[in-house]
Amino acid sequence: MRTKNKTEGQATTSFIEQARRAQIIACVIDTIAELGYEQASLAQVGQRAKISKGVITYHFASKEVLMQAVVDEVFGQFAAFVTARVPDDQPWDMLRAFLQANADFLKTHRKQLLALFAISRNAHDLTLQGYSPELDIERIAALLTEGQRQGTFRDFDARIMATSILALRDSLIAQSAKQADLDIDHYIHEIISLIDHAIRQSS
Amino acid sequence: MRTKNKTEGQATTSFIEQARRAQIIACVIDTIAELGYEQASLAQVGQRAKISKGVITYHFASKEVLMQAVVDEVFGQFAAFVTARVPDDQPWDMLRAFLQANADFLKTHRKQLLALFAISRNAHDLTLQGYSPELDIERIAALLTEGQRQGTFRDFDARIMATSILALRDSLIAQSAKQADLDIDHYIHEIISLIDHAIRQSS
Amino acid sequence: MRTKNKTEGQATTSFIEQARRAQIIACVIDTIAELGYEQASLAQVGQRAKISKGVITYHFASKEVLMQAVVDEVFGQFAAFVTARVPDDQPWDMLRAFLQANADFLKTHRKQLLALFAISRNAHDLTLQGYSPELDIERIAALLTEGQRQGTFRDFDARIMATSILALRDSLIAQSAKQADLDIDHYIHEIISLIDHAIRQSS
Amino acid sequence: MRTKNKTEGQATTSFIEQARRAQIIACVIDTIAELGYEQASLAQVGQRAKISKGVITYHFASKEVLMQAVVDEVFGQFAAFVTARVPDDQPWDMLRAFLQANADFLKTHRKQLLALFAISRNAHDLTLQGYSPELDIERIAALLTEGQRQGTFRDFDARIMATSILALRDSLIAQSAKQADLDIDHYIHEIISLIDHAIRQSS
DNA sequence: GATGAATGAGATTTCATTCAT
DNA sequence: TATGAATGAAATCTCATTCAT
Repeated sequence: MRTKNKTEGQATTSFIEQARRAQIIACVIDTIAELGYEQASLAQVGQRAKISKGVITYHFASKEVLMQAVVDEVFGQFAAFVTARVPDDQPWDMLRAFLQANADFLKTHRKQLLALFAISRNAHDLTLQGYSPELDIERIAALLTEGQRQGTFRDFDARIMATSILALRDSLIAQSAKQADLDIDHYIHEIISLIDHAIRQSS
Repeated sequence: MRTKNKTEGQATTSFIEQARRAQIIACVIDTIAELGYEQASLAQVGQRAKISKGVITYHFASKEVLMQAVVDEVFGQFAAFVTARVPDDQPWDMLRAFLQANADFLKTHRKQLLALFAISRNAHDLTLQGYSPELDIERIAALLTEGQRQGTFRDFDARIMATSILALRDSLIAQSAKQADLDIDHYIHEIISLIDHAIRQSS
Repeated sequence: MRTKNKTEGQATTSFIEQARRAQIIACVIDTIAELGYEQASLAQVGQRAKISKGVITYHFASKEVLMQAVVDEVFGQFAAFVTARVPDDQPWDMLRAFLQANADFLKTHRKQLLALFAISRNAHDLTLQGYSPELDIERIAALLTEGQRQGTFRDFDARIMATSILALRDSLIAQSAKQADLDIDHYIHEIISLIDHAIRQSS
Repeated sequence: MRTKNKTEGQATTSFIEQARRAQIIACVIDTIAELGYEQASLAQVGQRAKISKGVITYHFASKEVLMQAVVDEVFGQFAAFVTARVPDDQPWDMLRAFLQANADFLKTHRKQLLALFAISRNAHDLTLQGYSPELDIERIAALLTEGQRQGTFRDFDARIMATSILALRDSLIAQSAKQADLDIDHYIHEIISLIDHAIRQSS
């Protein structure tokens, strides 16, 4: 089986292999977006991909490995996109850029984010290497602490505030899941304003 | 079968019946808290209650009915507790009391709230009579609008703010799920402060 | 348990006992007529009788025994009714009277006959003491043979003809099951005419 | 899953697939013939086929689909056989040929017919596409009416007579079920004679 | 006599996974 | 590489039956 040999250091991943993996991952995303995590069985995924269930098991050692691959793929894109949009700037500008980048990614990658969140919610035991909300929290908290040091932000518990900011970001994604035609720009504008008022040092 | 006769309006539910139902509901809560919603099969619940699977089916016509009963039970307690703690007062005082009441309930009913949220997340098709996040959103939004009318709160989209406030409340519960020894009082104090700054009219 | 003691020769079957048994048997008949044999579970029967399942098991040692009791009851009435209507007369007159009596009983005991046939079709292993199509076949065959001896009936295989006559009787009952407003008198008239032509010696 | 892809119009059903389906259908027929419809569980069928229950579900989406497949298979053969034996001739010749063809098929396909009748009796909710006793009744009734028009047959209710003829055919099958060594040729000869006398215009 | 409660076997179905080709 | 085929565990639900009160 391919996925087992890979660990033996065979560097050359064939083109077909990569294409199949990408196709399967895309179908997992579609299936979760349409049916939800619980209904996303390998049979359903295979049906959408018009391939047999066996192919999936061939390319991914187990369902857990497959879900991990989806998380890696989506979170990789997500993180790269957001990182590219956050300049090395003043804390508040970086934070605002971070939030706006999240919203912009959501506009073009709604299905992917829904899948990412669905998997991370349901697959408790999944190690979910790479995708760790914890990391985000620490980065945001560092920004907040820096802003406090500069006197731009008021006094608060930076970790809780970071967690809260991410919770608000998540709630935007959750709302988008429920309501396909949500006005994302308006929503993120309100959230940025909310956070702005919540953290800035009142003069 | 008990659950079928009940619809005939037999008001007297026997003591044993009530005890068993309560026991089973408690075991569902424990099981979800320990294993998550997906792993909470009737077999697992029965094992925890040290009863056979059949007993559960005897007292609850189906798994859906059982989950609804758990929701009814927990949400009933939750709503009653919170309602009792929210005085008919100024918008901000009511909002603060609402948030504090949520935190206080969480302190004594952590498992119950985890189960409530897990069920409402996963059981899409469940009608979930009674428990509707939408209702909460509308009540909070009404409070916010009233505060804006009085000039106490600044200008913002009341529905988005309400959704955000509940998202922050939910994030406290989610954090509590991850970290059993979370300092809830500190957390809710920070969230209340966050919201206070986010909505009040700056003089 | 009552039903076990009965074999010990306790002649006095209490009034309550008899009433309960009759009530339960009536409910079995109703349930089979409404839902069919397969759906006629003890729970369904109990629900119709507004008694608990336990009562049924109390009065009838097993489901098989219960079904036997229904068969005994219905077939007893059926046989008594038909026997009373068949005079000791010429073969053809007796045969015609037999068929008409069957139709007359069907008119007033449709549900009972449906239940009787449903049980005898489905309960293969049931011994069905008392109710034996075989007996009917022999009686009819004897009539036919007598008619042949007298020269009234033509030459045919009396057993097959008897079986066929009963099959036609049964098909009337089956039609009545499918079509509640069947014109039974017209139907039996046609069948009697059919049989008349089929068996009589053409002059 | 095979049975789901089939709807996509994949005309090529693999050899193994066909063989398995045929094997399973044959085992259903055997099981019903031996144990009756009610006892014919998937477990019993699988046991006879020496395959696991899962294999059945793999090839047939549900038990209902499986039973429909059995009906299609058996009724298809049955209808084709009978149709081929009924020439376009005078009503009485056609009717006689129809009855004889039924008997001939029964001689070589006893188990199959028992299964067909058992399924159609018990599976009420099954749509049972294709196999409709009603259709047979209408065809026979049309023959009878034509014979009446020609003056070959006497005056009678054609629908009731058609129903009766089919009831006699069914009673032959039922007798064959009870008595494995039944002399089918003798039986059908008697039934044909019976019907002949019952319907022909006496000169 | 009566009943609520409990049980456990068995039915259908879904699904991740394995395997031979 | 790919796939159809098979498997078996587990899940929900039904039901006849047993039992303590």
